Amino acid sequence: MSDTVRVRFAPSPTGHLHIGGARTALFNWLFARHINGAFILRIEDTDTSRSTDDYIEAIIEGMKWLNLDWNEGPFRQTDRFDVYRKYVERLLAEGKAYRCYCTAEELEHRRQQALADGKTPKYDGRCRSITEPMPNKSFAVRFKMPQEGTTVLNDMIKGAIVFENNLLDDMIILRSDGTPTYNFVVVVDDIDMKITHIIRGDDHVNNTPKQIHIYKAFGWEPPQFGHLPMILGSDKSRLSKRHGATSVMAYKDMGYLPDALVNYLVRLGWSYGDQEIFTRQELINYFSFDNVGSSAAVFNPEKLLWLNSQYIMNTPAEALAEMVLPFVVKAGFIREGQYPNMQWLSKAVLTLRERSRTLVELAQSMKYYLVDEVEIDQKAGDKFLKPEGIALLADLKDALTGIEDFTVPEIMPPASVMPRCNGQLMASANA
RNA sequence: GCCCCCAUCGUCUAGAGGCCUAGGACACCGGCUUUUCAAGCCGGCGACACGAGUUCGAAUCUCGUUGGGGGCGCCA
Repeated sequence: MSDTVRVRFAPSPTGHLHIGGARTALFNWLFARHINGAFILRIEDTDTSRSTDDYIEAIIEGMKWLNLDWNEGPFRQTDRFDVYRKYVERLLAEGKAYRCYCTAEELEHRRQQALADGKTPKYDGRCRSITEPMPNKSFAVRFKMPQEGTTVLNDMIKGAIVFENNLLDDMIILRSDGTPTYNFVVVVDDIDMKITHIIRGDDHVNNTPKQIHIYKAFGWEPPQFGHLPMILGSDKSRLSKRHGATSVMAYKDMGYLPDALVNYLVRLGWSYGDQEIFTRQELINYFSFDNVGSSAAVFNPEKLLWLNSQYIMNTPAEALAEMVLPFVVKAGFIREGQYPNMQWLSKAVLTLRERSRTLVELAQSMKYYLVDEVEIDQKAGDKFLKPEGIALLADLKDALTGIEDFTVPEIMPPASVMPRCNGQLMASANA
């Protein structure tokens, strides 16, 4: 393993693993696997009021389903509060941070006021001048941001981005309840875990200069940054439930294969010439940030559906039979525990696989193999179930009764002696 | 309001100054094949946001405009 490259995926457990997060995780994972580095999973749960253990489980479940394995972790930031506190103390002692006695209400009021006045909301630094701790008063700790000069972010994807330091806020690094905030812990952890490349969403670009100053305050060398463009909904607004399912596991339930989702996601922002379908190994071999674009992408469920159908068609029937089984059970066509012979099921799958775009569709189409009563498609029935067609079917039934090994070679002889057109017969049989 | 980012078919994208009368994929529309449905094959529709530069030459470089996105929390 390379001892140089270490990347991480750091979701906050305030929701399920969603499409955007999954793509961020995927790019980190691909980069690590490509270069033989380490991929670390870290749970950013410093917002104790919104984080839940259930969501941590859900995120891990999503990662596992997508087959994105990690080398270290999952680490939880709530396990590391004492570490962060030490670093806060250090900044306080060195005069690089200060206690702020403004209340959350005051701050919120000022912020709204500034927004209403059309001004940039920014902390005015009024507590900077308080040098002696005020006893019996609760406080938050703020970081003293430099107010002059510029900060340059050399982004792996976006190139050089320059920020004016006087626009940077003295951000809170420790809340009045004693818990640290994101922009602070992310830096401490990334240093602590020796992260070399931070690959994350575009929405973090504006946080980066602030974080760079924290690195500098501690005398640490900032890692490389790469900011991935966002994934948008069909109306080009931020992807949300309005645009359909956003949770990764919802796609599992809808009968998508994890490899198909991965393949779809990777092509949102990354490309390799004209190639559309990749094996995992190809993805790992080919992946590079040189081929990552910098503009946002619209999530297109139709293309994902097409990719899924391609994956289903190319999955061996035996494997597909295993995959579809839970969906068949869920549809109620077979009972749990009363599983059919898997070899037989594979044969059934083989006949249906190329007309199914999802496992749900596949399971649905297997109904007539598994359930006694038969529903006839209206259109096909009208077309073929005419008296002569029915007569043919009756003949066929007689011919077929008694055949034990129901395979193509066994069926064809009796079927082909049927007078007139075979095609109509087959069509009738299908209907 | 301020800051940052982005800009090729409806969508995902190829394109690193001449290989571009702009290529591929999804979707859509035709045809072939299959007497169903699919799959497959062939074809069609369809884009360099706009305006100035730089250059012999620009989708590609620069600036501006417009449009879109993101950020401005004791959220992450």
